[in-house]
Amino acid sequence: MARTPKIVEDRREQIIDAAMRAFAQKGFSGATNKDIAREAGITPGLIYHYFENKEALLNAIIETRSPIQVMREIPEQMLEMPPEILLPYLARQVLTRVESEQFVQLIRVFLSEALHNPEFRPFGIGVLQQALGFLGHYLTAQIEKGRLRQTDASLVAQIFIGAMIGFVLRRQVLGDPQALQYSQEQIAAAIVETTLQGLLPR
Amino acid sequence: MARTPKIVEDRREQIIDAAMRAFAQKGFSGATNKDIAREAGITPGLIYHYFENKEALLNAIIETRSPIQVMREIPEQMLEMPPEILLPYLARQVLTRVESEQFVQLIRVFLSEALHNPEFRPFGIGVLQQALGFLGHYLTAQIEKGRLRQTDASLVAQIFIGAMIGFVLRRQVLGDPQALQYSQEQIAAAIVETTLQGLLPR
Amino acid sequence: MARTPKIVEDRREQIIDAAMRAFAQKGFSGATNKDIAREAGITPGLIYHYFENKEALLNAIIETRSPIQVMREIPEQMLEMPPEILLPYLARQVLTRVESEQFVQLIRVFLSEALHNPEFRPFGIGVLQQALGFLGHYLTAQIEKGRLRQTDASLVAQIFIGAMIGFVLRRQVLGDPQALQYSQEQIAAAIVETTLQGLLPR
Amino acid sequence: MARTPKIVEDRREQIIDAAMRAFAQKGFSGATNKDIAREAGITPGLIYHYFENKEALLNAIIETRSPIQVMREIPEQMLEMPPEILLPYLARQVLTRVESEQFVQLIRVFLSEALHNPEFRPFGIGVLQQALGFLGHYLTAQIEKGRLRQTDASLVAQIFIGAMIGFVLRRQVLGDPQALQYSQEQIAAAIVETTLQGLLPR
DNA sequence: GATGAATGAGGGTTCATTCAT
DNA sequence: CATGAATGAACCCTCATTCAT
Repeated sequence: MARTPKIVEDRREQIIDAAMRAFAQKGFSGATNKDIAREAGITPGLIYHYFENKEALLNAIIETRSPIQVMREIPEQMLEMPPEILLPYLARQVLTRVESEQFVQLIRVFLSEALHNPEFRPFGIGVLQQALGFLGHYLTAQIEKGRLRQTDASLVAQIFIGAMIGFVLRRQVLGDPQALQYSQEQIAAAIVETTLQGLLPR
Repeated sequence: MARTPKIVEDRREQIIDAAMRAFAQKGFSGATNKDIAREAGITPGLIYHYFENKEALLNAIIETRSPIQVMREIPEQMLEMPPEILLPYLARQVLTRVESEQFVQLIRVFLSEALHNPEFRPFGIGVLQQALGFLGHYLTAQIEKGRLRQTDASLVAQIFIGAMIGFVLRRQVLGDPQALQYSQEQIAAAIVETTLQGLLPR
Repeated sequence: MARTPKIVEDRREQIIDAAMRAFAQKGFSGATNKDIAREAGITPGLIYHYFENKEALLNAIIETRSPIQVMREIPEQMLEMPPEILLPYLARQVLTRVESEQFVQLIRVFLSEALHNPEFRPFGIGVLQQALGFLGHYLTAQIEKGRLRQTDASLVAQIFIGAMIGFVLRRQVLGDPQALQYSQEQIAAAIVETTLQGLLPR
Repeated sequence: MARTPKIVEDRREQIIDAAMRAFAQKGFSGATNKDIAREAGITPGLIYHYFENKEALLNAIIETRSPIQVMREIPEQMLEMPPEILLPYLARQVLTRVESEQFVQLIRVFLSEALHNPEFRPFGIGVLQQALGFLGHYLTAQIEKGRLRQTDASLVAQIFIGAMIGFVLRRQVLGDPQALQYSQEQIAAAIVETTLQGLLPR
């Protein structure tokens, strides 16, 4: 009746978004086509006009909604900036991006599937690899510049990103209040400070 | 017919274990009662003699298989030990425990459900809280002793545990080769060193 | 867009032909409107401009493609010809006609439907009746002329046509290699010879 | 409520029979699982306890209901009997068998499927081959004995069986009144007489 | 005329759950 | 206790049909 809520620019995108919401909420097998259709404001049959089946819809989500660049828009010259400046900035950037509604939905959908279907894992690995690669590269450069101690840059990058994963997981998946009490800035700052300064007194 | 079930001491436990394996592999909705029964070496109907329904079985897993103590068997006097000694030991202990087959199965089952059902989240939060509480307590004591810098012990504990979460997730859920290339010892050592020494040159 | 359909003289006919091909191949319920549309080089919606529904399309096939005359173009004077001459000629004529691609398609569509829907049967009965009537008429005349034994002309006609049905069914429906090894001429000749001479030695 | 109409000796057989009736009446794709279940007095879900899917049910029909021997129970010594005696007997035997309710159902199911699915055709070809082989064998023997003219025994067998196919098809599939007016004895007698004596006057 | 997006009814199939044995 | 046949609700998917463009 009260149809056409917003000009149907692209049904396909609309269905993908609806499916992402439905899958994020109930999981792939938990969400029914009716759920998706309701979410998209269409009838279930129409889904099959645009997608071969439910699984194709899941693939479409992973393929079209996965971030091509987790750490994009980072100007070249930033690589020259000292870690005390760049790392907090990066951490905040990434946290903001990763904790956006879209990304969190994607995490839920992805994680849920990756847990039981190895086929999807490469996507997650790839996204992490990108971030790790960039950070490792930067850290290596800074170590060479003498601005950082001689350490295994790759391992440090993994610890840095790992700490963020821990927070995001606890905040966005578990809803852990202890993790939610901090702002993204506080978390970014704490991670940077801890990894930069270390815990031992100087 | 004349089977000789390995001393059916407790059918209930046997079913729970079977369900944990099945859920870990296929997810709660993906695993059928037939799967569980096959895994347990019984017939589907029998499940309902011990559990009201499939969901009760899931609850039983979470409730009976969740670790009461993540960091148990740690003698009181350890709190006195310096972080350079205790932290690596703790990290290794936890990693070994968490990456055991049983625990990984539990993680998969729990994570999969927690993603879509807030009801389960407290269990995960609780387990983490325990670890975080213990570590925070220790760090606070060490800070007071002057063995560690003045920092927010709780935040540091979250970063420390978070880094471990990152590794475990990437290793046991994503199967990320970059994370799998290290031994538990290496990971524990790297996390401890990074957080203790910091990255900045002294 | 700028297609040049081979002079769409009659879309209706074009669709009927397409439907006949589709039904012959997949059966009435097996063939979808999309199949038919593809076969006709149009879109499914257009079918409904020419036919009320799928069933009407089936009826149109049976009604417009059924042969009005199975044994047409047979000059009156042929009735005077002796059976040794006329019967082989007739048999060849009918076989050629019946085993044409169009007719075989029609057989498949018709048979498939007649099996489950008595409504269609009269068409098949009618076509057979025509052939049987003509043949019986001829045989009766020849019997009266003393060129054939005194027998039940109608029954003999049924046996004669029946033998042909047997071959056509085995060749065109079953694809029986044993039946396919013969040429139409051989089959016609064999049927005529057997029915004319009989098997008993003279 | 008023269940257990007749002791469920073998559910599987019962379902196959129900499916055969349903498929014979409405065709494989035309008959729904509900139809089959109703016919069998069970619920649709139970079908899948005994058969993997609808197609497996169809295969089961063809495989378990196909006649192993169309012309069985024919004593060896019969091969010695003269054609005037044996052929009418055989023809009646076969007609009786083939026009039994069960066999007619099988024909309908088989024909309907064989029309659109080459996979099934070997079954029909095989059954025919058997009959043709037996008859050809017998005719050859009789020709050698000098009881029959020198002719192609195989072709004659095909004509003989073909004539019967024609009648059965017209009677049991088309319901042609002209074919139904005869008794099986009359048909058998007519076919035998025509093929034995021939039409030409002696 | 022609398109193809959209609907909705229904079909095949799965599976948690029940229960007679 | 234990089995597994049986049920029924719901799910994914297909497709004839409609209709705005």
